[in-house]
Amino acid sequence: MSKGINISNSVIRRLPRYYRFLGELEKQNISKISSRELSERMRLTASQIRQDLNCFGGFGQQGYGYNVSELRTAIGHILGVDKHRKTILIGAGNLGTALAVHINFEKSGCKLIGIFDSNKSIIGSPLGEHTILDIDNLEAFCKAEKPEIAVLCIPTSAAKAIVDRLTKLGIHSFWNFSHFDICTEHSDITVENVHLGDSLLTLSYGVNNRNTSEKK
Amino acid sequence: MSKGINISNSVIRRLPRYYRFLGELEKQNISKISSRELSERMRLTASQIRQDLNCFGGFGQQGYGYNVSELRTAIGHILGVDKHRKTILIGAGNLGTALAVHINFEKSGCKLIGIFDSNKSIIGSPLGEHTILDIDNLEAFCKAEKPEIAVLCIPTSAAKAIVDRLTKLGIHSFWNFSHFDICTEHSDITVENVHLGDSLLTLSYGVNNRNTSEKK
DNA sequence: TAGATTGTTAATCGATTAACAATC
DNA sequence: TAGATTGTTAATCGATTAACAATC
Repeated sequence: MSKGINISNSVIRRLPRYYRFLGELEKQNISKISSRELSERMRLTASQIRQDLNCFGGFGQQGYGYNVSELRTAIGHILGVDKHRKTILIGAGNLGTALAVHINFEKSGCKLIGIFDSNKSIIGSPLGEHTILDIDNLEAFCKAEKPEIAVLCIPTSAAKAIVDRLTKLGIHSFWNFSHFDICTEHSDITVENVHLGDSLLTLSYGVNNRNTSEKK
Repeated sequence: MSKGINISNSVIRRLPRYYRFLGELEKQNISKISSRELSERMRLTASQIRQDLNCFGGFGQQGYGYNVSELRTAIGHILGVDKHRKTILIGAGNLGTALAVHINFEKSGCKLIGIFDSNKSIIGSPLGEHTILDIDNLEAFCKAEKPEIAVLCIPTSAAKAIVDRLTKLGIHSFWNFSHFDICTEHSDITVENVHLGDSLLTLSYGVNNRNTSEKK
């Protein structure tokens, strides 16, 4: 897929944003775009766009630009949106519930196959198309279904133990909403941390030092 | 507060993580730490820690290290945790509800003073310590209360109009959970985007290219 | 063909790491 | 004092930007 061996993290983190903008363009029936036009819409340089895309191959055509839907499909493929990785959600509290309902896992290459909680009073309740399962059945479920990805919506205090259990069950990929820093405890693991607390503090810094801090 | 004029974004984004780790150390009654010890726990280099901290001043003592609670307090102050910036939440759907309940705004220098929605069937309902307010009353409320920060938990389609309304009401800081890219439309604005969809896609890339992609 | 725009190489810029003198 | 560890300068590394030849 990729031309070179090592794609930098900076490039990877821009890919979903390209994918999103190309989706918007497609909706607006714009079929062709140049790196310069796209750079103006996305507020980055045309050079960077061309460099980024060329990590993965030549998607453009000299003198013309890029075909929007072709490029979007290609980036989607690089991101793995056409996969169906079995995914489980641990923790059906407020945040877990919001993600279960709000996130389109299928569009991101994931298939949500189970939701677990330890709270007896909600086990068995429906959540979206699912029924909340007992965390005590985690081992049996995973041995049968072999999920690859876990979404962690659990308190920091519970995180370490759950991650240990999940890694033993062959899960090596985590979308982590707890404050626990998985990467400091485990290696050979793919982690995407969403530290909402850190994010709000970053905003707070920006507000108090008002220098238009923005994260693309 | 800061020594130089321009603190890089890379440094700023690490501050909340330092703050978090120092909080953990404090809980464990560790009163003193060296940059080397901290670097091992946080999986970064001691050089980087010293460089980062020295953007804001000399918090350490040669031959000794850093006083944990002093340093934590100092970073907290830099981040503005002791402020009480008036904050409103727009959108009380699943995600908005989760944030209202789950996030400790006070600990991040923000004070949640109002929650708004356009859905008549939930307006008036309680949410945490608040009552969901009618978005039609946004102007009157803001003129009276003068909030500074808005948390956006609204659909992408509604985002542009809401941001326009809010900027007119003097709100220039946004914690944005919608897919709308505020920074491409407005300037003179402080934005922290939490694009959950982008985050999941980044994880998907990591899973499909399994190279221990991690975000510190 | 002429004009436009890519793919790619080279130059610049910034961030991280290493080294070490200052000093507790 | 000797040992430890910071604060800070210098060296390295990587990412971004600029430039331009290739080519549609």
